[in-house]
Amino acid sequence: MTRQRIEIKKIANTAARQVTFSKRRRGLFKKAHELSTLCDAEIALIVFSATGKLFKYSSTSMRQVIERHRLQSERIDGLEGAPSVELQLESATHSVLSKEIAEKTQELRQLRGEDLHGLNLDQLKQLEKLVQGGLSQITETKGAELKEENLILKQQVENLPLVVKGQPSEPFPHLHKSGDPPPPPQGYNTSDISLTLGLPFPS
Amino acid sequence: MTRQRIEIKKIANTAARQVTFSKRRRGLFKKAHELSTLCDAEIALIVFSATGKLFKYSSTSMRQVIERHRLQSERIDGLEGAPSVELQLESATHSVLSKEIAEKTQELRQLRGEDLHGLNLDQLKQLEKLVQGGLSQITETKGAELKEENLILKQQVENLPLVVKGQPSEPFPHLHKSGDPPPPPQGYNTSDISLTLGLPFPS
DNA sequence: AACTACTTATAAG
DNA sequence: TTTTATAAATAGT
Repeated sequence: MTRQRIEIKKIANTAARQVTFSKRRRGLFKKAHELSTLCDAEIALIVFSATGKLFKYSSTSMRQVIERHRLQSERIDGLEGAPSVELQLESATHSVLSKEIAEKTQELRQLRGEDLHGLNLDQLKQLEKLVQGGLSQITETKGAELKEENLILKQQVENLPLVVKGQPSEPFPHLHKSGDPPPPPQGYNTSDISLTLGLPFPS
Repeated sequence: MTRQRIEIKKIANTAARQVTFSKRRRGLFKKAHELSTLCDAEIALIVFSATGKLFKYSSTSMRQVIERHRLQSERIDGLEGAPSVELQLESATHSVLSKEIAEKTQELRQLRGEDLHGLNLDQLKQLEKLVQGGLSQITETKGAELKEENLILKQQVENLPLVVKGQPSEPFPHLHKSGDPPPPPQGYNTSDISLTLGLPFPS
């Protein structure tokens, strides 16, 4: 795809093939990660090189994606004259659980304001009311939290030794309870639990 | 990656996200197939859309690749006494599903404003923002729906046969909201078949 | 491994 | 869906 277009068939030269494998493998994994991030998709990608080396990526956990795939396939196949009782039971359980997941997923989407087209006016009104209620709760809780934090800060300020007037550069050195590595100075908005994912493809 | 570079993070707009998903999914699958062909690699790719739809590609058979992956991984884990394979699979499945249900349930509760105590201030802010976004969408959709309904009603009113002058007691018998059977036609002049004509959005 | 010249992929319309 | 203008991937050095 550059310098010269190449045909999509096995690359004859071994060295060239390995080089291409490395380059394209990276590209593929990057694309997989981007798709998962951009579109909120659950992705599993398994690649074995010609030499048998394993490379993999999964947006959540490999096990989870594979299980989910197995469930789907199972349902689609819908064949097998008469699966064992265990399997029947298992399938029954699965469909119950899967159905529940599907319902909750849909509900979540709607609470987030997506996928609203199936709803009629009454349902929309009801949903709106529900979300408004939730929002009130959240805002209220946040307010309480803020107030509390505020109180603590005030206490800290009041307990300040009368020291720092001449040294504005480090106003509150003692606010770090311990003497060791002070927490990195994060603004309140920088915390984000989702950031704990190790991004495999640092830009 | 064109017209304008985009950040790799969840696309906020639902429609845009779906369009991008379709395009990039195709691209990803094409790349996977090319890599497998060019470099003789064994590849499995599983993609679940945000709506739960499954897309997959495998260079050989999905089962084979997954099995091969399992063998590799197992070797790395190197554990498990030895419950039967079925039981392992089943409990694995169940725990995956149950875990997913638990997660979604918790998320739902929080979107509804319940169970907020585990959250810190930042998380609360984030949640608040999310719910506000959802609410906006819902309100907007509701507004559009109302407007549409309004339009239909107006059309109905405009299309009213010029009839009722002599019968002021029941000016619009056919405007009864759907739900109960409409009143039987009372005279040839009150015929209102035009009500059912050309409504763009049949309920 | 780094460098381009070119092909592809794709965001926006 | 189809069409661009532009970003990204990559074949051959």
